[in-house]
Amino acid sequence: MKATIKDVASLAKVSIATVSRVLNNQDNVSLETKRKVQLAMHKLDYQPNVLAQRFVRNISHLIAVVIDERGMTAMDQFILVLLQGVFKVTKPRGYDVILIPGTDLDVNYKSLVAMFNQNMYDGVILTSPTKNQLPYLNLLQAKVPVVVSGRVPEGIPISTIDNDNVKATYVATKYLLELGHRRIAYIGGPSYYWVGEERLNGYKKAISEAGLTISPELVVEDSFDFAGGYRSLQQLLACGADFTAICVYNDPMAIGTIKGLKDRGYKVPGDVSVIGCDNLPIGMMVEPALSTIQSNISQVGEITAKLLFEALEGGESEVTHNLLPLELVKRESCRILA
Amino acid sequence: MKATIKDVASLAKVSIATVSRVLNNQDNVSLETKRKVQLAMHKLDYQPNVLAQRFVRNISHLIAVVIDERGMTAMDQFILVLLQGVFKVTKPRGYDVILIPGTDLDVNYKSLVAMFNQNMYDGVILTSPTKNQLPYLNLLQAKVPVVVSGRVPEGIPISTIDNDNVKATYVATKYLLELGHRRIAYIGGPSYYWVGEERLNGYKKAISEAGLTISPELVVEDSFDFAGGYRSLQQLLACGADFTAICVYNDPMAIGTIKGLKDRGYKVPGDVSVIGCDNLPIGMMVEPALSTIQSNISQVGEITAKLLFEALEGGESEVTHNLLPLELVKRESCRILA
DNA sequence: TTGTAGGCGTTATCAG
DNA sequence: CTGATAACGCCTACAA
Repeated sequence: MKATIKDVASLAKVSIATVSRVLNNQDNVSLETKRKVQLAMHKLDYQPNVLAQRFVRNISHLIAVVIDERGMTAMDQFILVLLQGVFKVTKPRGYDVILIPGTDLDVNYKSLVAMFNQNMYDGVILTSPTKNQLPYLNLLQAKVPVVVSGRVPEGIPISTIDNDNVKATYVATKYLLELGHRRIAYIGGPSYYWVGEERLNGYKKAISEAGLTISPELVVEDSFDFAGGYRSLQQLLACGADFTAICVYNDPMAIGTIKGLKDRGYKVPGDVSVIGCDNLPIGMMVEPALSTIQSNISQVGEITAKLLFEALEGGESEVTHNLLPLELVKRESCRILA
Repeated sequence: MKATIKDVASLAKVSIATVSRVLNNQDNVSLETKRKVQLAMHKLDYQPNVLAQRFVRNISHLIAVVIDERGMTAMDQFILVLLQGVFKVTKPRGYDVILIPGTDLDVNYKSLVAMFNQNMYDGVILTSPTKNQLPYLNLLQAKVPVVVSGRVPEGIPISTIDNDNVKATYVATKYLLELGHRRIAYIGGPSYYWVGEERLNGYKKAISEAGLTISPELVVEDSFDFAGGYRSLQQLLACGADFTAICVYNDPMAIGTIKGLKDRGYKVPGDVSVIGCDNLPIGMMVEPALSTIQSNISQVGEITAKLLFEALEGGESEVTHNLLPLELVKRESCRILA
């Protein structure tokens, strides 16, 4: 049988209260007894039962991270990078991370609340920025500590952290404009998601500010993967669109776009320039186009977790909406190989 | 304050024992009292405190999944797909999954054992197939229920599940041979990992069986990502290697390889044929070569979890080493777009 | 600085 | 079929 606090106490000839004190290294224990206890713990190979600790403290020491189908899709798998950031914060604090696969937050928020009420986790990080208010309201009403990595509907008092998606495509498009391009197309991800909408807005903003009009036939959207990029390009060409450059939602799509262009005999860059926004801090681009905007997902994860702990520890914490700056990384065609 | 089993008992005018019985739907409760209790639970919005349940049952209801740097790398991120399979098994059983980021199992196995002794998890799935015996021995000695997704050193009595990696490259290479190729190169991932070694062996086996000799200058290895594939090709050419086809470790590498070939002016396929093994059940290939071997990682995850539960529930369970069959998927160059 | 004792919410073992 | 009641391992006033 595994040694308990009692065994340690009797071996060290002290009370269990004293053992508990050194276990949680409180300072009201004499050095001598402390040593005695530690010796006993060592001899018995004593390991505190965290299940008991969690029970008596009423703290699960578990952080839930909800990942939707976007996160589970290997194609746009920012979630792993996000988790790296989360771990950086949770691990030192003795918290573990449980993953909640939820294909649809709208459907599953009830079980999220139930899980919280059963003490299955202490706080939750959402990565499924649904535009529906109801899930958030229910979470709030149940007083579930929650932070969102992404965006949240207007008027919902929940802290969020996200990349500055508007700026991403804004900067990218502006870069193309500065190079002299005037007919710039945009290939976007699904505008069902915030990200998709925001990145589209960044493109529009840059175009408008340049005094140009936004041609509807130059703007298409599709799924945020390779195939989506390829299809989008076909769609652009099918409508007889005329452009010298394309701003693309993300890297996988950009790769598809470039492939499509080449299949049609275009030179890239040359006939057409392509710029993509990159979700990951690695060189995934097969055909780096002009340059790429890099977002720091890992940092998003880190800050998300930090905010959650503030809410956990500090009780009432301020609601903040953080936009992380983006890095504009210019890549040469062979930079990847350096 | 949250309602407890006591509140329910007093409202329903029964003992807490009875409430506990209906909670765990035992059959020794009269229908009438059962209804009374359920009504009370409903009225109080009672949710059992799982922390108390876990404590008294001495079961954490948590499965740990250890992911090493390979899993954390977005490039070869089979881990998400693996987890999908794991969830399929854990969720219905009321288990949650905690992620243990471990860059090096050799270093961290001690904390794994400690965590187990503290009841932080009930069983662990390893995805870091180190060739070092010690970590496994320590886990076994501590009687930690463990299943490995991958391979395990000779003589270690731990159940494993993996794809048939030898067969993967064997089939791929054989396919190239059947097409008439005689000078076939191999670009592999790091042979530090089992997978790397096994896939290399599959290639060798096919070449040997065809009565050909394995030319060392036709075999190179590098990191299992895009850049690794690109570098490998450079290395092949630098040595003046002469080949008409290449068998590549995985998709990201294959993409790099193809890019390298094209940069040098080769037609692919045409001058050189490339075949890659795919870790994921999605079309990630930018330039699908001849065909690709697809491995069912999600199924690996599912079976891994099932085996773990057998060990958990059934006590002593048989040690098995399962090799999952691979699908040979022939892809046309435009299949992705279909 | 230390010990005593009560309590956390459930489960499980007895009697009845 | 139901009810007391003793665990489970640890924490924390409160007392000494």
